[in-house]
Amino acid sequence: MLSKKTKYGIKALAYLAKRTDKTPVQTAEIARSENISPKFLESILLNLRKSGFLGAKKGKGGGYYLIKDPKEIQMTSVIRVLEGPIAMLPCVSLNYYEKCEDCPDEVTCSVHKLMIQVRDSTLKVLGENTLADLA
Amino acid sequence: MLSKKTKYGIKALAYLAKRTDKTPVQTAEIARSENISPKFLESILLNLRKSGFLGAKKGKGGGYYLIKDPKEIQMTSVIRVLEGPIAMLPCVSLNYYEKCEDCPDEVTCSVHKLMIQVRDSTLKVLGENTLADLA
DNA sequence: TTAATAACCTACTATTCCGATAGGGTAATA
DNA sequence: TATTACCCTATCGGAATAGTAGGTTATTAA
Repeated sequence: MLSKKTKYGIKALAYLAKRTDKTPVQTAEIARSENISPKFLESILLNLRKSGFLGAKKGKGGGYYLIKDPKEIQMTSVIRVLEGPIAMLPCVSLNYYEKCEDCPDEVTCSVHKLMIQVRDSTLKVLGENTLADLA
Repeated sequence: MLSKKTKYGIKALAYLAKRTDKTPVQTAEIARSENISPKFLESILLNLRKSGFLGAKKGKGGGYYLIKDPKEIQMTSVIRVLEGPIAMLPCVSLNYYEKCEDCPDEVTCSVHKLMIQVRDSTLKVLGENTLADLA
C-alpha cells in the first residue's frame, strides 16, 4: 500500500504540472485544493525540493514550482523518493536491495522469482508514465 | 512491501506443494526448513487452514497438508488472504475497496488512473502464476 | 527600515501495525 | 492414558505513519 505521504506528493506534483504558467504556488493553496493537511504537505514539498523535483521561493509571492519538464519526470523516480522501494520484497529491489536472513539461496527461492515478475511489470507501468501523463 | 507473514505463508505453501506424497507435515518441520519462527508460522498456517487452502490433522503423525491441486491455486488468492489488498491504494482495490476522503472525484484523480494500471499489471502476473509454478 | 509573507527546520505525539512470544487447551494416536 | 501436535488467546516491544506545534530565516512590499 502506498503511504499518504506518497499519494499527497504525487497529487501535489500533478497539481503543479497542470498549471500553464510556472509561477510559484504556495503550500496552502495546494493543500486547500487537494484536501491535504497543510503542515504535512509542507514536509512533503520540502522533501521533493531537496530531491530535485521542485524549486522554492521564499517571501511574498513565493511558493514551489516544478524545475523539470513534466514529460521528463518518470513516476518511478517520484515513487522511489517518496515511498522508497517499488519492489514487494527487499531481495528483489533494484535500488534498495537487502538480503533476506531466512533465505539461504535467492536463485532457488520460490517467492523471489515471483516477486521479480511483479517488480518488472510494475516498473514497466511506472516507467512509461510521466508526470505529464497524470496532468 | 510484502509482510513477512505473507512471505512465510507463500514459502510454506510452496514447501507443501513440492512434496510428492500428500501426508501431513508438521509446523516444526516447515519452520526448520524455511527458517521461520515456529510460533509465528503456526498462526500463519492456522490462517491458511481457515481460509481453505490447508487441511490439518491433530495428534501424532499430524500436521498440515494441501487440500487443492497446486495448479488450481492462483497467487492472487493466496496474497489476498495473507496480505489483504493487492492494489496500492484502497480506492483502486477490487476486493478491499475504500473511498479516499481527500479525493472528491475518482474519475479525474491523477493518482487513481495510474494505480489502476499498476494494479492490473500486478494482477496479471499474480493471476498467471499458480502454486505449482512456484514449486 | 520595517512589517508581512511564506518557506525552512526541529521536535514531539498519538495511533496503528508488525513480528513475534507465552502459555495453555483440545483432539487424535499409539 | 500418555504423548503428540494442532488450536486459541493474550500480550508486547519496536518501528512506522500521519500528523501537530512552534519557532527561524529569507524575500518582498509598504
